[in-house]
Amino acid sequence: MIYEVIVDISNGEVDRVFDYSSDKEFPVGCRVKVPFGNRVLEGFVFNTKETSKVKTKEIIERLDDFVAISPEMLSLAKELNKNNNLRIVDILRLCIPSKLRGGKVKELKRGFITLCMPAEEGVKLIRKNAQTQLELINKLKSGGEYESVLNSQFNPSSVKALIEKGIAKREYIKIARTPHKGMVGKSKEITLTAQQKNAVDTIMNNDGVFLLHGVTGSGKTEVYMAVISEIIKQGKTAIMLVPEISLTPQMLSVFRERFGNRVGLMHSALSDGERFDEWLRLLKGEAVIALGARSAIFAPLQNVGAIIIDEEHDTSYISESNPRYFTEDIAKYRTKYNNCKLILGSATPSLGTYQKAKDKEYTLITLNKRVNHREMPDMEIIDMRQEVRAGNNNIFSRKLLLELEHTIKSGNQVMLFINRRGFSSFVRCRQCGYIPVCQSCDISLTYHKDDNQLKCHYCGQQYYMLTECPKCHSAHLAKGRIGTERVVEEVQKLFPEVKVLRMDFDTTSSKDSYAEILSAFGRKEAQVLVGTQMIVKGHDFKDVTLVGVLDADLSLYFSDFRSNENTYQIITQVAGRAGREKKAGKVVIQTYNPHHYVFRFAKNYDYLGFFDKESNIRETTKFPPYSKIVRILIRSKDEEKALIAARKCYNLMRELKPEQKEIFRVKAMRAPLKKLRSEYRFQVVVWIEKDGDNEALKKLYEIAAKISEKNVVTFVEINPTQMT
DNA sequence: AGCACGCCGACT
DNA sequence: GTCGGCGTGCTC
Repeated sequence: MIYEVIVDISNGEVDRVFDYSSDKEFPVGCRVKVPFGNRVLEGFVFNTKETSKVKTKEIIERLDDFVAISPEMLSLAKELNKNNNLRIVDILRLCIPSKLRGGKVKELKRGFITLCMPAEEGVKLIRKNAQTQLELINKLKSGGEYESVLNSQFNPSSVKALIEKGIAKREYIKIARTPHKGMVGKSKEITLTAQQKNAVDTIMNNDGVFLLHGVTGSGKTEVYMAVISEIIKQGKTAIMLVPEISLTPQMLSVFRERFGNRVGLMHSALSDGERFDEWLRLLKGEAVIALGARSAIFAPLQNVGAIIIDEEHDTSYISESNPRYFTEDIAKYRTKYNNCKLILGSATPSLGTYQKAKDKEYTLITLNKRVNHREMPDMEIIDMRQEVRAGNNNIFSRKLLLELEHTIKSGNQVMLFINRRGFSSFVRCRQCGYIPVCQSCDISLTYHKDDNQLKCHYCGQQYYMLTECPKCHSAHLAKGRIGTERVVEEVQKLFPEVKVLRMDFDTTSSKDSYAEILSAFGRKEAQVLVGTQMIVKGHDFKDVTLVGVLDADLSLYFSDFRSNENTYQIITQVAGRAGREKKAGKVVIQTYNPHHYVFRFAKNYDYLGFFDKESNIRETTKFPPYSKIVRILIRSKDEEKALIAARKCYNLMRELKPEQKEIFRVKAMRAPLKKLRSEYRFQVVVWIEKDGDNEALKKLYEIAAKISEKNVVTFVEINPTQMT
């Protein structure tokens, strides 16, 4: 028998099947060891056939006693390779835990390390400066520990050193660990509200894609769990996706309490060993619910009955690094393959999703009542231009200051949110709030310091830097932004006795410090939490009664066609942090642009109003979802080469235009970051009609591949989020 | 991705 | 004379 094998090397040149022979039987999808050139590699059996046109080598051996990749995921890999230009092997790698690769795990056995002599004896045998080994011995004094745990807490080489010196020994124990197993409890059935029950019925009695549009606090999670409950009663499985940041211990415990060990966790915070165990439980059907972030869409489940994507609009569902995929696309593929249900849930759905619901492509289910009957917190929009005019140059408006004082005195907690993201800077008139935008795209212009110009990142149009505001003729043009440190300082100055916590990318370099800061705030160790984007999601603090957004309009000015949409989502989400349980909340939004429709609709929690307005604008300006924007990035250390390639690419795209009618606009320019890591960068941006099939896109990939040559790299991106 | 083959500069 | 630089070409 001839086996077509994908070798485990991520390189475009070898991302295809290689023929191997064997007289043994290997199931399609299993992992094998094969000779390749003069080395031995791991690979995936992709297909079988009778004969081969080339001379073949023999498969050495089979690697696991299970089949790692299901036929479903094999065909998904094929599909993504064909349509999205992704490498087959990159997709297959996403389907298995990393621990499996490199022959690290061959059996379901865990190495268990124990000391084989008294600790004092052992200490004598190690070098004096071997600090890690000393700590290891001390740790092991109180009993053995799994090798994987020790490896992650200390380091693998120190563990190995102890074994080699004969101080400790390794035994293999056959056991699968369940993370958070303490949380397994009795399944509490909660009585659903009429709206929730109706939502569950609609989902269970229909097929296809559902949009569950539910306001914050409307109990979407209960609906998800009720649906999953029904699905597993039918003997099927379910995939539950949440944004990376919402996968908190609270979230896990809710699912564990309800479904016990039928939940398999797929989460980046798990150790490699834990991840492998959970994966295997899902593969073997011991766990039937995969709960996790983005990558859990690749869960090794069969007979999937429902896929749920919570907070559907969240950007963490779009992968930013190498295999760049859209989780929703993969969810749709699996939904179709399994003929099951796909539920998209959000309080602020993305425009494209809501449009599809309006067009009856998705079934729309609305939850507009909050479970606790509490009103959404009162939101107040503060005009910061008025503050400037009134002589208040403080970062806090007079109103926010008043509310701060009031809240701090009452002993409740405050969250101050700085709406900062990315590095691009824009220009704003301090007097009237005017922001320069591109004449043809209506996107905020980005200020480029090096040539003192304003540029549009979508069409490349350049403008002279303004010397005065064209509206009010003030020369008060600001390019600056405020940072978290400034805010903390300011609060400290005003309320010296109050404890303040700060959370941003600087303070949360490690994964743990993020959770640490939040839990400290939860324990009320500080009364004020100042932070960026990351304080917005998921966490409920029952004593937070005031939320202040300091620079609400900032996110409006990112050079991104989604900036209005993102701002609406952020405002709505931040507002949801105030007054969660018994206490009423207050939200103060500070902006230089108080009459912008985003704030008008957000203030009234009027998603539909916002949707109509925003989608109208997208339609007239032809931005997604009313088109598809494809960006081809061309980079090279040789500026001349990059420029020539970019020109060639541009010309080929222009030539393609008459033949591919769905292409309606082609632009070429330097990339916003024109030089990065000593490479010169150019980009060609192509607009494609939204109804266009994949034909044009395929042609673009072909051209991009053709352009790339020695020392010139091309990279294609669809609807890029932040262009750099 | 690796690793071998292959053609030009400074060394025991 | 050779050891070794890393350019390019192949892997069933």
